[in-house]
Amino acid sequence: MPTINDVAKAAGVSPSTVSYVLSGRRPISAETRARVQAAIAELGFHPHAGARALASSKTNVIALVAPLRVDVNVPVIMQFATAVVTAARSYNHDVLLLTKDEGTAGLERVAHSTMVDALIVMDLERDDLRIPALRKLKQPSVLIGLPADHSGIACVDLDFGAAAREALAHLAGHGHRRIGLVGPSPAVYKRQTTYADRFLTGFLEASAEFDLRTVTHPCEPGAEGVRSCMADLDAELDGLTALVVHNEEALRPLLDLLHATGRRVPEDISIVAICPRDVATSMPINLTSIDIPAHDVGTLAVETAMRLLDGRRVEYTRLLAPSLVERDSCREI
Amino acid sequence: MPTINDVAKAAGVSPSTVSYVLSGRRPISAETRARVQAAIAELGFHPHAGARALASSKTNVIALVAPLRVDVNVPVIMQFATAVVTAARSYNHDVLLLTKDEGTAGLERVAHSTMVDALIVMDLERDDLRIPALRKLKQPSVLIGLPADHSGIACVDLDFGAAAREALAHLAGHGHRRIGLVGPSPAVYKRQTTYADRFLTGFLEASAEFDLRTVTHPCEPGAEGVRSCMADLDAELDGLTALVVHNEEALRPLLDLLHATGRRVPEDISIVAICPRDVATSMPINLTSIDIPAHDVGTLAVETAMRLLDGRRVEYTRLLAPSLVERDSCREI
DNA sequence: CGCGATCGTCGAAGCGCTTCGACGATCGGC
DNA sequence: GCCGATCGTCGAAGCGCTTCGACGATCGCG
Repeated sequence: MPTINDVAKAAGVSPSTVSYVLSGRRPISAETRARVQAAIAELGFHPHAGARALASSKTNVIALVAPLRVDVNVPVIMQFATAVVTAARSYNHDVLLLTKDEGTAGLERVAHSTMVDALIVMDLERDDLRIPALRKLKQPSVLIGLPADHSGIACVDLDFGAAAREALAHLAGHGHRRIGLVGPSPAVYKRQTTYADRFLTGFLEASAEFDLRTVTHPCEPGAEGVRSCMADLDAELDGLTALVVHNEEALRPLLDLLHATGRRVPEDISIVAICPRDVATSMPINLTSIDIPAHDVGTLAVETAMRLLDGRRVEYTRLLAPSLVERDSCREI
Repeated sequence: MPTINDVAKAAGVSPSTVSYVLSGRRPISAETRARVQAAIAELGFHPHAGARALASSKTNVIALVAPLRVDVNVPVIMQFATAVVTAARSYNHDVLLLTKDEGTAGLERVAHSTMVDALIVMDLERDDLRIPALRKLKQPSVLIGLPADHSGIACVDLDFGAAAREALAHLAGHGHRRIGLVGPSPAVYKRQTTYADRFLTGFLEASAEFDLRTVTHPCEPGAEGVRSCMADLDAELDGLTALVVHNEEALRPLLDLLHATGRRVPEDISIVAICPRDVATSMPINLTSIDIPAHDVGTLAVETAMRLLDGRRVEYTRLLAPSLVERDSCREI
């Protein structure tokens, strides 16, 4: 592996000049620059990342902390990760992947040992222990989610409250007045994952605003969970004409159940789902849905991190507006 | 951030002694070690990763190149990634996540700039352009998959040939003689992803060995793809009593189709699926399946990389034996 | 009891890069 | 035609760590 000294010799300049050609931090004459670049190309020189990090205190790496349990929400997480990696590359950064399992220790490890310039953390809980830890780090962090006390930390997410409102607005606009919410699994509520609460709150507020009769229930995974959730909803409010489903895993068994019990979608019951587009369109019936804009959120998270890194101003709380796409699962009544 | 010098002063020793305490590469007396460790703890010292990498030419980071397109096979990829990150951590390594999209350039970038000690590459194609590039790197690599010319590169994967044989052996053992293969989508074959071929070859060989009448067909995604695949299979061989399904996405619509056309599973038609366990058990009927042992493969890939890194011998081709789990989708005829 | 081996520690060199201050050369303004 | 800026380049220091050779002290063995 050639070093910057080799390049310097080959080009007949000093190492610092090579460095300035690379970084552009000082003016270099066109001829010198050309000679240096030729030498770089010829020798196949690549700066040593560690040496660079040591000298400049920049790693050009950001950490992504993802919930790598293998159960729920896998496609959404994957979309976030893809967006983050792609966006990071576009800013000439790489991504170090950490699991949520490592908890606080993992964050501190990579931050204290100066492996990363910034951290992006997903799947926050309401009173996430990692927040105080993040505050103490010298590296900036960006959260995907909106925990309770996020003062001073940048947060990016879908506006789940507005999403709930929009779902109900759509259904109310189609004449529905009795609506059930099939919520995330109780495990999600128990973890206090923040989006569940925000959605629920938005749902209840919008119910009042639009003067709707609504009923809400978490929904365990699997066919049995869906069955009992529907039974609960029906028991607590009869004459349901629409469902809002905020639970990807439940969608499929829910549709099966409705089909099996002779409730046609949308003739007998309308559905608005909150899920990624491709999930909505891979069901037996194309679902009217509010997209979880994982790509936009991930990209925005990286952009925010980059702004933070070069000291530019950022909005500390960015909630992306939801957008509902009409498909075939809602009808006018 | 305290440095190793600060620790050395606090403990009243030289920096090199601190380093030896940390690395254990030279004997240090118990008292000295204790004093150094106390100083480390008190100051909250964490070695600077860049400095370490520079001095030792080891980064303790491995690259994971994953296909981060958002379409197929997402859960399996996630399982691989999870296994790799977890296993890497257990060897005190971190994981840098690269997308397949970056291709050869991405590999070379991280390798030449000494960001990683080794690379793990998934989703290999038959004549993958990345193979020659990997050969030129000074860092070792481990492939998850089995491309055509993999001489001198470590490969780890499920033995898909054996998996096909096992699926057919199971069905033949239950008296089935007319069997169809619902294969991966044509896109997978076109990309020449290696597992598709290996499975198909194993399938055909085992057909002959067990003297079966079999017919095979790729299967486009979606309900329509499944319909036309089944139509083709039925047309080419009537009296099918069993299906082998090597296509996760197709499973669900396939079961729907069979149900809709009045073919009961397993009464009228038996099924063996090749898919992750949780997919097999989240269908309306629990499927007899051969697991894709993503966790084992990922872990083994990391272990192999670690052996390579410290110069130990490795088996260059490790194909994991498939294991079939009987559930409710096959019956004796 | 003497001598080589081992133990425990230190000092210094160096890993490959960035960056700061310095310095000659060129430039524009008066 | 002189002076202060600006341009383009260099040299050296230093980032924080590992590792090699050296060296006194201790040990085991004959």
